[in-house]
Amino acid sequence: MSRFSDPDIDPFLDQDDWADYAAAMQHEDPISDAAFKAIAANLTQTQVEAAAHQGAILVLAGAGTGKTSCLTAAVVHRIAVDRIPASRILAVTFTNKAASEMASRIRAALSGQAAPRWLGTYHGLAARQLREAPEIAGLKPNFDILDADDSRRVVKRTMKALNLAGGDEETETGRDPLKIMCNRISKFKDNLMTPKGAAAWVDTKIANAERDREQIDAAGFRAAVRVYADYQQRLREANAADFGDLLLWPTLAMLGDEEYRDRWASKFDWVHSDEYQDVNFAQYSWLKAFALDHQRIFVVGDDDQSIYSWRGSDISFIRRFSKEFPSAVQIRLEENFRSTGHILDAANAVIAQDRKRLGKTLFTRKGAGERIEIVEYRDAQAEASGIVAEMLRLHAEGVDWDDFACLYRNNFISRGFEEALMRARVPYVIVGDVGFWQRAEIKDALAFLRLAAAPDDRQSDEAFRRVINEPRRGYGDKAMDIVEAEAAFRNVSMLHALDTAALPPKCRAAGLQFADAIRRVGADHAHTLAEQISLLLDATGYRAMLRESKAETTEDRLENLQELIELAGGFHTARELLDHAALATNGPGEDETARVRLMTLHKAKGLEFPHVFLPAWEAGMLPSDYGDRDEERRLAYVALTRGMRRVTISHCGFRRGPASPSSFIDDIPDDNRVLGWLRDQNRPRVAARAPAARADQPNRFRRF
DNA sequence: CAACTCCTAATTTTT
DNA sequence: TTAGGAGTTG
Repeated sequence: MSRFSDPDIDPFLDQDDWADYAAAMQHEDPISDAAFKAIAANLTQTQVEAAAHQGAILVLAGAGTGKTSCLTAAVVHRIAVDRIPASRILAVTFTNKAASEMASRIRAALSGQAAPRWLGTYHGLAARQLREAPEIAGLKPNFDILDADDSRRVVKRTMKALNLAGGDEETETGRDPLKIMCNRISKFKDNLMTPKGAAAWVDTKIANAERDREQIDAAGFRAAVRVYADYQQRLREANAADFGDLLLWPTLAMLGDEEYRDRWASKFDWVHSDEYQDVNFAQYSWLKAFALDHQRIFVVGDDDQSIYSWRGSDISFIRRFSKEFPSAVQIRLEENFRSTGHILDAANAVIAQDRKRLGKTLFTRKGAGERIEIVEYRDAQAEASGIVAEMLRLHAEGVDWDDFACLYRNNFISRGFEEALMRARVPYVIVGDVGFWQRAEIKDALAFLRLAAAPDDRQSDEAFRRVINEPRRGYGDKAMDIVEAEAAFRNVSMLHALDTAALPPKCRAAGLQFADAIRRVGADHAHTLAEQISLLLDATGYRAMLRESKAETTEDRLENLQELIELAGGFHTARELLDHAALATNGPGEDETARVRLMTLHKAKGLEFPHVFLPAWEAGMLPSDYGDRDEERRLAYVALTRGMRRVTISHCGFRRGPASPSSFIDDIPDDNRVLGWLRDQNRPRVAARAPAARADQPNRFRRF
C-alpha cells in the first residue's frame, strides 16, 4: 500500500527514519540479506519459514521453543530482506523487558543499525500515539500518566465523594470494595467502554440477569458505572490518563474516525505482536486497526500459557485469529530447547487435559533427563526446610544459587521459604516485590517534581495530595477538605489555595513554607533535572525526615533517592522521566548476584531455571478455588515448563487445615515422575494418590 | 483532629 | 509480609 510513502507528508518520520528510508530506496544500504541469513543460521526450518512468511501469520510457540528468536527474525527479515524501513515496522510486546530484549537482538542482527522506533509495549506505544493528539481523550498536552497506585487513589476519593466507601451495602464478591471497583473500571476500559458505554452494558447485563433469574451484583455494577463516570471526570480535570486510557482512546479514535485511523495505519507496513494470547479486547482492536488494510500481521503466542484472563486477557483472540484473518497461516513451534524429556512429557500430559486448545506437543532432542520429583511434607514448615535442605545439598555438589527457583501460586507461600532460607543463610530474592519506580520514596520525589513544575496548575493537585503531609505538617482529612474546597472555590491549584485557605495557624504556616520551598526550586531554571530533585528533597525536609527516621528501611530509601537523582541525569525533560516512571517496571540494577529466586508462577512466565521447586501443589491452592480450572491448569503447565533439568513438586498434608495433593499431580504420567523422600523422616512418604514404588525402577527413590 | 498502634485478612498483577 | 481499617492517644 503506502509502503514507501513520502516522508514529507509524514510528520512523524524523523531523521533516523529518513536515513533508513533513503537507504532502502537506493538499494545501496549496508543492510543485506546476509543479516537475515546470519540470524537464520541459528533457527529451525520452521522458525525461518515463519519469519519469512509474507502475510498474516499466527505462530503458535510452545514454552521454550524460541518465540522471541522467531519474532526477532521476522522483524529482521522485513528490514534486511524485504527492505522495509525500520520506521515503518510496528512491533509490540507486553513488557518493557521483552521490548528491550527484542530491540537489542535486532540491533545485534543488523550490526548496530537502528531498531524500529515503534517497538515497545502496548501501553508505551499507545501512550506515544496519545501524546500526538491528546485531545481525542479530552486531555491537554503534557498530560500525566497514572500508574495503578495513582489511579487507585483517585478511585478511592471518587468513591468517598459519592458515598460509596463500601461498608453497609455488602458486596458478595471479595472483601475489598476499592479493589473491586478498580478492577471493574479497568475492565470497562479494557473492553473499550466509555462511561456511557459502560452504563448501557450494565443495563443490559442486569436486564438479562433478571430475565434469566441469575444472581449478579447489580448494585455493585451500577455503582461502578457511577464511579467510572465521576472518576473519568476527575482524571480529565487532573489532565491525567490511567493505563486503561492509553489504549482506550486511541483505539476508539481509530475505530470511529476513518481519517485518524488512516493516518496511523498508513505509517506501518507490518505489525507484529508478542504474547498474543494475552491481548484484551482493547489491545486486540488497537492492533487490528493497523493491520486491517494490508493484512501484514505477525503474531506469536501460546494459548496454553494464557494465564491473565483475570486481568482482561481473552484467550479467544488467539484461538480465533485464523477466522479474523482468513488468509492467515498458522505455524507451530514445538521443538523445545529448554527442558529435558521427562519434564516436557509431564507438561504435555498436564496440558492435554485442557480440551479447548489449539493443540501442540512439545518435544526435545535433549535426553530424557530426570523425572519430576513429587514430595509430600507434613506441613508448610517442613516443606520449606525440606526444599532448602535439598538446595543446600545440590549447592554442595556445585549448583549455583541462581540456578534455583522456587515458584508458587500465592504470594504468602513465600513466607515460610524466606524464613528457611534466612536460617540457612542462603542468598535469595523475592522477585517483583515492589519495583523501583513504585516505591513510595520515588513516587514522593516525583510528586515534588510535578508540583514544582506546575505549582499553579490543577494538574499538580494529585501530587500535592501525595506529599503535602510528607513529612507531617498536620494535613489530615479535615485540613485537606478545607484546601480542596478553597481550591475549587477559587479555581486554583491546591498549592495555590493554601494562601487563603482557612486552616489552623500551625498547619497553614507549615503549608505556606512548603509551598514557598516548592516554588523557589521550581522557579530556578539554572539547575538540571537531577539537581532539582535533590534540592526539592532538601527544601521540603523530606530527606531530613528519612534521615531521622529509625525505620530499618531508611537507609535503602535514601539510596533509592540517590539512585533516582543519578538516573534523572539520563532524561532531557521532567515529562520524559515521569512517563518512564509510570510505564517502567523493573528499575535499575536488578542485581546480578547469584541468589535463589522466589516468585509467583505469573512472574515466572517466560523465565527458565535449571532447578525448579514447585511447592504447595494442593487442592484449592494450585487449582485455586477462585480461578477458572482450565486457566489453573495452564498455570501448572507454565510452572512445569520453567524447569530445564529438574523439577520438584511438593505438597503438604496440612497447610491451613488438612490438605490433599493437587489433581494436577495425578495428570503427570507415572513414567515421568518419581516419589521423593524426606531426610528427616525415615520412610518414604507416599503421596496420597501417587502410585506405589516399584522395585524394577531403581531410581524411583532419591535420597537426600 | 491528626497521628500513632494494633489487628486482621489475604489469588494471580505484563503496564 | 503487607495493606488497610479501627481504635486510641495526645
